[in-house]
Amino acid sequence: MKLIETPALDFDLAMTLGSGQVFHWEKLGDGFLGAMGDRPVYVEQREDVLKVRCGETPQPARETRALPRIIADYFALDHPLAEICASFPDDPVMRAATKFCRGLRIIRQPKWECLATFICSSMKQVVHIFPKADRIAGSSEKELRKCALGYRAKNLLATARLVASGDVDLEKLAALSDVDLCARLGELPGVGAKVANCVMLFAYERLRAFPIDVWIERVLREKYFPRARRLNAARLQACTEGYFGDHGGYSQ
DNA sequence: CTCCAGGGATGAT
DNA sequence: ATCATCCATGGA
Repeated sequence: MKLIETPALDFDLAMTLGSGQVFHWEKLGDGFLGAMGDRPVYVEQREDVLKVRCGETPQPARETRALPRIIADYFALDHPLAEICASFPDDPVMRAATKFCRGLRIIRQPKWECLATFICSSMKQVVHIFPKADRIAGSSEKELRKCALGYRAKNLLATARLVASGDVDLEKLAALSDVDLCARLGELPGVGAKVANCVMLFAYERLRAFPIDVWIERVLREKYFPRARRLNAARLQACTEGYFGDHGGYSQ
């Protein structure tokens, strides 16, 4: 168990982990218990420093980066937060939100983990370290339903099999444009516009991606399009992407 | 007990 | 194209 300290400027760990972009971190003592990839981690923040205890990965030596680098990468400490916030549209809602969310970063999640958890995203808080796609793929719908996945079991299983078989290569999709990536993700069972945008934002670093869930939709309609009737989901998506721009995901 | 939760797929207008 | 319904499960 390695203990390290690493600087983390302009970062709020609790805000970041509590923002709904990632599900498996649990509050423990003064910090959080979770995992970065398949590496178990406990992390707590002391002002501008992260104190991190890392366990080993099950299959050692595949990871060649140094620990501080892994941490900085996972929490996206290199994102130029001040610049990003300065690029937001200047309106009352965004000013309030930006102030409230200071230090919130869009982290870099492993692709399969992010995809799988957002397919299951109406099931909160059950997952710790998510099984690999091939473990899910080798399962059965019946076994998955025992995990209280409900009807989502079918979608998770079908998507896991596409990923585990190599029919879909999540890593290679990173080379695609935003539009193409969204389309390809949308072909996966259980992945519609909302989940596709979450995965784009949280696992493919597409900071324009703007996931619209029911709550965000309510906020948008109330604060930005108060009297707009005839504004369907696709239309709303287009409007927001235009308005919030290159860092739409951070705005969201 | 009733309601509904951070959606998506499907079949009906 | 756009809309309504169903889908399991669990917590408030």
